[in-house]
Amino acid sequence: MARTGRPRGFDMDEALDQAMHLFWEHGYEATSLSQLKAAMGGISASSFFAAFGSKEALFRTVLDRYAQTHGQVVAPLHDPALKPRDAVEQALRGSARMQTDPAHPLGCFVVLTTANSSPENRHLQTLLATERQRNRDGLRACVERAVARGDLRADTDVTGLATVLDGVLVGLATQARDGVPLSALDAGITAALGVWDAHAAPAAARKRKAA
Amino acid sequence: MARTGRPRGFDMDEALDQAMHLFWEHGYEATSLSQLKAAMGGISASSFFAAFGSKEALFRTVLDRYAQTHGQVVAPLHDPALKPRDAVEQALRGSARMQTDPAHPLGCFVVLTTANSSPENRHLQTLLATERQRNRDGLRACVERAVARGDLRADTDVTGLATVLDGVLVGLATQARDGVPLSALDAGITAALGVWDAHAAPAAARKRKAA
DNA sequence: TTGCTTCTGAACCAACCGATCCATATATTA
DNA sequence: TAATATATGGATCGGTTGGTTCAGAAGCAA
Repeated sequence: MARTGRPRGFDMDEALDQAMHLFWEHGYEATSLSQLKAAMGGISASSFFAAFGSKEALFRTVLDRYAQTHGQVVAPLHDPALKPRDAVEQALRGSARMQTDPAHPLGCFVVLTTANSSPENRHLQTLLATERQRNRDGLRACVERAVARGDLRADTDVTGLATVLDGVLVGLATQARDGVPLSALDAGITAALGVWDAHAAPAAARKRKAA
Repeated sequence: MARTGRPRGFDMDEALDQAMHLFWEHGYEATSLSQLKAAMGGISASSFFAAFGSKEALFRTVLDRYAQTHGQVVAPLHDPALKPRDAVEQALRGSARMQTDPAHPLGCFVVLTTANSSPENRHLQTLLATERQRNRDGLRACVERAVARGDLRADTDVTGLATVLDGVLVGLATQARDGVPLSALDAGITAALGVWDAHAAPAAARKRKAA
């Protein structure tokens, strides 16, 4: 079922990637239509409008794309098949590696693109805030699951542990953007996981729970 | 020596506070001159430029003001008279309390106001990045000093510990803005300080060092 | 070739951006 | 009162913003 009509004059995938990079680096509002058009193969305004609907619609498309690709680094948080500590470590290390990858702008799209915006774009701000809340909930769920499994002691401060891990996770965005090298971020993550291990239940308790 | 000439028709202090709140909440670029003028007592454009020089000059003035007031919460990091761990704890808890204070916008001015901006304002971005680096250096200095004093074990991973504390510190900005309550942030800080304590040297070693 | 679809370039819109100029108003100092 | 110094209101600058419309060219299937 080949599509009829004149084929698109630009590469859609590449255009979306370029748009993503612009939003990623400069944020939603600071990225102008002309920048987007220029970066997307120099397409015209009408092509832009026909293909994407509006600047905001493009942003939502790009956000989806990000979530399906780079954003997958936090997917382990929502995978109940993983051991909680492994899920957390994978999410943190994966985020650090992704956010310092020179192949694209530094830091995290979800944290940075609407960090500041005008009141008329509050709905976009809350859209990304919701996304961050998902990670926060995922981290907390991991900690709770670890306590339930007996991996962590029953008296573990769930809120405290989940909040540190979330702080480190969202902190990565600013640190990466500021040029903190991946090696330092990894060392920080190792230190943060030390908090987890400090609350680890003795093997005996874990066995007891498993039985 | 009273100043000659027609007196200002608006309260300078209050105007600067209002401008700070606008920048704080919406960021540098997303805050327009008309918003600023309206918030600063409905002053005219000429009054604005006569009093502050330009939007950017106003921003720098406001940034100084912030550093001298709210920003003082991180001053302990640079106070060698404090015990390193106390300095870190005071800075973290003070930041959390300040950033969740409903008397002004949530989060941290230094982290949020230029989180995203156009290329032509890169110098402002780097200005704030320098400020963040100061905190990063301060945290590292605290950790190094603690090792030198014998408070922390000699084999402590200085980079890892400093990075995790910095991550928590800059992470506060996003967490506070997302509405994470102060109680949770405080619990997170307690947990983060657990990393420090896990590297604490036994009292015997500390005494040996002091002798 | 005939339809049909989609893309393209150019022109256009009202609104807003930060910034500047000038004439006027209001205060202190001599 | 005269001289001086500063602040004010209002008009206005050129440029850019995001968003839209339209006539026509370009490609594909039948």
